[in-house]
Amino acid sequence: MKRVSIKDVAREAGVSATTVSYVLNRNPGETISAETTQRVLEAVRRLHYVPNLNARSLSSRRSNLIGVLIPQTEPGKEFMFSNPFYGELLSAIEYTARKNGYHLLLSGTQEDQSYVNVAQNRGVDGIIIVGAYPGRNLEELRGMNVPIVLVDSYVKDAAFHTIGIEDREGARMATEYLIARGHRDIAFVSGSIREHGVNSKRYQGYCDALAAAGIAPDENALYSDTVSYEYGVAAAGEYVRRGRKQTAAFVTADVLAVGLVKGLLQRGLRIPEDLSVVGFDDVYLSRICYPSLTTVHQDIARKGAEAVRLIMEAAAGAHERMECILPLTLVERDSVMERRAR
Amino acid sequence: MKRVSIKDVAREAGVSATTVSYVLNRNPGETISAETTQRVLEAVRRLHYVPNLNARSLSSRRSNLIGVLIPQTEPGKEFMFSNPFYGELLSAIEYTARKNGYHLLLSGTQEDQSYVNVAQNRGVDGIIIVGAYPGRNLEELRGMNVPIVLVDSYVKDAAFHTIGIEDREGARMATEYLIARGHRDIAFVSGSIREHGVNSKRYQGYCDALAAAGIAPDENALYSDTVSYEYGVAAAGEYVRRGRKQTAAFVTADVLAVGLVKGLLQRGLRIPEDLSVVGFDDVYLSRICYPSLTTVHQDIARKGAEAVRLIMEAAAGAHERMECILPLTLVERDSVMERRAR
DNA sequence: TTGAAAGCGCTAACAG
DNA sequence: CTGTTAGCGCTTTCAA
Repeated sequence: MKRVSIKDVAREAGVSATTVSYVLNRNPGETISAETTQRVLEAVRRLHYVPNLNARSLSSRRSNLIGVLIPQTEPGKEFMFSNPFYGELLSAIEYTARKNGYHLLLSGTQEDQSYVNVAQNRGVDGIIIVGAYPGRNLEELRGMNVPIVLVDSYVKDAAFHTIGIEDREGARMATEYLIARGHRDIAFVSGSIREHGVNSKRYQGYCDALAAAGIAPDENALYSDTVSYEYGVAAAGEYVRRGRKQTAAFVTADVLAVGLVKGLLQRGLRIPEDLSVVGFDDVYLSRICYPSLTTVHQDIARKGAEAVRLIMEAAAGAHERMECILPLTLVERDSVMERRAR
Repeated sequence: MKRVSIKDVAREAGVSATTVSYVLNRNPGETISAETTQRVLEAVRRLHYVPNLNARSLSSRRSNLIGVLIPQTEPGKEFMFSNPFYGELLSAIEYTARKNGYHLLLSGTQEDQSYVNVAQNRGVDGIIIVGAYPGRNLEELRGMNVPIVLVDSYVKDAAFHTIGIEDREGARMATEYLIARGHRDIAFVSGSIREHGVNSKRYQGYCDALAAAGIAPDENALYSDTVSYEYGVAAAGEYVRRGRKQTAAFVTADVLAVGLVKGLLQRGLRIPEDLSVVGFDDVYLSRICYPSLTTVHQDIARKGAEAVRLIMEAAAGAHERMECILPLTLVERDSVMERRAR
């Protein structure tokens, strides 16, 4: 079964391959007679012709492909979706891309793996990278001449467009919310706090709120390891071990928060009676879990859509660096309560 | 900034492009002198040469690309990840593919959209389709000469390899488990029950177990709509409205089960005291939720890995139809209890 | 052991 | 309005 090519269509329609190409791509300015168009379209249909996008990409230097890189958060961990946030984001990206005629080339990446190849290899029109830290890999990308969008990264580099959220402000908001409800000992639970990472911003926001209320940050209220349900559970143990000094916790990811809650529940504590918890992301999960999570909401669907939009705009010629910061809101659910004596 | 091509490398190394290609692909049988190999490799490094896989695919008819299609479960719903199962599966597929030198072309699909184009377009080496129903779209695929793996589909067609689980048996197991704990009025909660769909198999398994225990299936114990958290919540309302006749429920997806539990909790009922619940899939979520879900476990990571393996084997020449049925086990957690009078 | 030449399927000037 | 001519970057006979 031979694949039917543009030539076959041309022959069938009695025109040249070029004409077929023109009809199919309909560039503004080019003008093909209605009658020829008709004939070509019919031939296409009759032959079930489907253009080979690889070939097109080869000669036209555009592939309608967007590369999406989701870094392996945990080295050694196989799965990128230990945090549902990635799934939801990817979902949004895919949807928007498809609606705009793009396909997605998906790849996880180990930390040690070059980002470039994946992309260069296939001649993608743009790359969306989620949660990148500065480093050698990003350095390599700098030289490439495809638009690159960094999602949730504080790498400031003229070579990259970015899209993020008001991390610091969101964290401040959450912490302030807790303070307003009478809490003064507030835990900060997060993944690793790396420079230029979102967590360090969120930690700042947390400190901002404490400072505004005249509360000194307490080393002992810090719980930081990896963003995972498991660590959440572990943090619960740690919390108990450290003597349960805090009456509330600001947790920088919903998965983590859910783990924490679960760990506490397993130890016979009650939420929010024994510990008020505010999460971050407003992932699907935070509505699902019990008790449902009061959390900092971000518009994940929009984030994905904007990422794709940025790529498209950049590909269309806009060449100044673009930055897009999405707002955050706090959604109240069932995991926080007014502080009272214990 | 011009992309460096194989010719540049050839020039740099003082050999022909052919030789470079040989060195890079190292086909068994071909033999290039160690010295030349050395020179070429060095040139590659110096020039940061990255092969263009599109071009390679064009001339060699293999792309190292696997297309993954995840159907839009709900028409109109944008996101494919309303069920975390898809995310986990995709994750497993991506990981295995990457380890074997393949990239993933990801696409959601509306029901009305042709599956073929997406794939044909890019000359993928194989296609993995999750949860396909028989229909026109599959018909179209039949003609293609790339290996196709259907995941969780009961379409029996010599043209497709399949990978699935013992749906009927799993459902029987779950229901039997409930019966063994004294339950006789057992609800069946699922997405739409379509012919040749997994849910119809699971319904059969459910009936098998009832029959074995001499229990007549009850129309009134059937809750069926869409696989989503939301419908789970809705089903809880419906359950109450219908008079809470059942003391247990077998739910064909964990997300659904979690929704059901949540809906019940919101209405002041207790799990498992008021209703025992068994889920299906053993998605991450089922450990996370409260109470954690007793559920039918399937090895999602393995499922993804097998799907990729099937593609690779088929691409390597194995041409008889392959089928892979994965076993199921029941994991006991906290959502089921012995029946007692109410 | 290596290279020349043809061609994969398509698009992009440039003519006509 | 349409066709001719060159490639895009790579692999693949076939010769040398």
